[in-house]
Parts: sequence; structure tokens; C-alpha cells
Amino acid sequence: MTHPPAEMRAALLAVGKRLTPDRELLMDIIHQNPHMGALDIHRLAQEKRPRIGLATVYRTLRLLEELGVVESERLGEDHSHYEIRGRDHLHLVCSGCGKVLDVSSPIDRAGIACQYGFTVTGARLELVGVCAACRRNSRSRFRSAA
Amino acid sequence: MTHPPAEMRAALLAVGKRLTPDRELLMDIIHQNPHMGALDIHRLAQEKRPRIGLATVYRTLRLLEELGVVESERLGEDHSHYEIRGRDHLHLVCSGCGKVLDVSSPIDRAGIACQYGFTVTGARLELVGVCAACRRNSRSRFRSAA
DNA sequence: ATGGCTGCAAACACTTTGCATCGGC
DNA sequence: GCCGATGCAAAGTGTTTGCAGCCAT
Repeated sequence: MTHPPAEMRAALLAVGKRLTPDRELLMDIIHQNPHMGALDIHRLAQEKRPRIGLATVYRTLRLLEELGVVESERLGEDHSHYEIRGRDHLHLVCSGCGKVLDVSSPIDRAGIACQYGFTVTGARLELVGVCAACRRNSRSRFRSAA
Repeated sequence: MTHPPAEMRAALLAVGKRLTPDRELLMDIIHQNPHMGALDIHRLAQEKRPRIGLATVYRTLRLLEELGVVESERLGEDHSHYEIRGRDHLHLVCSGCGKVLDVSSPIDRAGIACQYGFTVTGARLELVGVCAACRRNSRSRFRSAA
């Protein structure tokens, strides 16, 4: 529980990237706080390393995303949220305040209302994959990472 | 089929808003082109009304969203996409180029691959609604429109 | 004619990038 | 010691806003 980002460190080293204190801290924060924005992550990081810059946060997030260990999402807000890849992606997004709740089990509306106090008014489903054209060009937004 | 935005016009007039040529044109464009970005909409609009400004596009989109007739979404890109509210919200988002396809029937992966040439690699589900706190405050991001 | 609507440009929020310095390997 | 990583600040996007003039009502 202390240092879960073992896979993250491995991913970095696997491509010859350096394991810096900044990156370790950021990986820890991302791992322990689901769907946070870059500015929140930065604010949290500054509590432990006051001199860390926002650019480093963005650069690290982008790097980790390219390595496939984190995933960024626009959850209806005007900024991105970041989380560990492969975790559940069923989110409850409040149309009032934009708050995001995680749901981990297959659910029904009554169950959600009961368990999370969240009233579902609409759904939005995105299937991510590769379209015909990109398949032909074998193009993918992060596959080209050296 | 010629002028489907009848409901849109009604929505405008219902709240005492004016029915201008710019707005009619924009409503037409939005109605006929699903999930387009603001800049695409602007570009299209300029073909018919060269003097239309980008600010008008944004202001109109925001107005129509507040009226509940269109809906904006961040489909993995760094800008918003707009479409008529209530239409299907099952999207196929290409991880290569970001292109978005609409799917209208309940489907399976094999069916999607066959019908749309799109290889599904992951899914993302958002349930939109009202969280407990906002329910208590009866707060909602667009309910407060005058 | 009157008040909302528009174009223009400046302001904004989030994110990326250039450059000199610092530090992991 | 080398080359990558960082901080800072400037540049880049997409979106919003202030203001003077315009046009539906």
C-alpha cells in the first residue's frame, strides 16, 4: 500500500526514462487519487515538493499516458482528469457541480440512487478503438512513442 | 426535412429570445451535422454568412445548450462537440484520428467491426445526473437560466 | 425606438514549449 | 560528465467577455 506504483516505475525504466523524485511523487498521487485534474495534482504535489512546477506535472502526465499507465478523460469539465489505466470507467458525473463518483459494480438506477445518493438522468457511452482509415494507416495517437 | 429546427425556434421564442438569421443558420447546421466542433460550425456558417463571427457561434451554442436543445460533449479531443439533445449517445471514437461515428442500434463488437469497420478496444460510460449535495441545494448548472 | 444581438479584439483557463540550469544514471 | 528532467515564463488553443454599433421586434 505504501508504494503501489511499482508497475509505473517499471514502465518508465523499460523505455530508458529516469526515475526522479518528482515522478515518484506524482505517480503516488495519481495512484491514490482517482480522476483528479492537473492543477489539483500540482497543488497536492507542492505540499511535499514546493518547488515542483506545473509544467513538470503536465509533462509527467503526458509521459505516463504515452506509456499507457494512466489515462486522461474530459468528464464534461473544461480540463482533463487523470487516472490509472484499466480501472473501472463507470463514472457518475453530477450535472450540478461536476463532481465525479466511481461505480465499480454493474448497477441499476435504483441501486445507484440508494448506494451513492445519485439520481441518474442520462447516460453517455463511448466505445474507443480504431476506425477503418486508421487501421489502414496503422496510425494510433500513442503508438508512435519511439 | 427542410427546416427541422422548428422546436429550436419555439424554444428560443418561448424565453423571449430573438430569431435572427445567424441563429437560424446555426440551428440548421447543428441539426444536420452531428458532433461538430465550434470551429467547424463556424467555418460552415461562414459559407452562407461570411461576416458571422466566432463569438456568435459560441454564444449561440451556449444559449441553445442552456435551453436544452443541444448538448456539448468532450469526445476525447481538446474541444467540444455539439449535437441535438436526446439523440443517440453511443459514439465510436477512434484512438488514431479522433474521428467520431454514431451508432444507433444496440450492438456487439463483431457487429460494429462488420458494419462500421471500427475495432473496439475499450469502453467508457458516463451516467449523468444529480449528486446528493446538489440535490439538497437543488443546484444544477443550467437550471438557473433567469 | 429600444433592447437584444453581433463583430471585433482583448481577456481567460488550460496546456504546451523554449531555454538555461540541475541532477539521475 | 552526459543527456535527460526541471522551473520559469512565453506561446498556443479553445472559449468567454467588453464594448460600440446594428437590427429584430
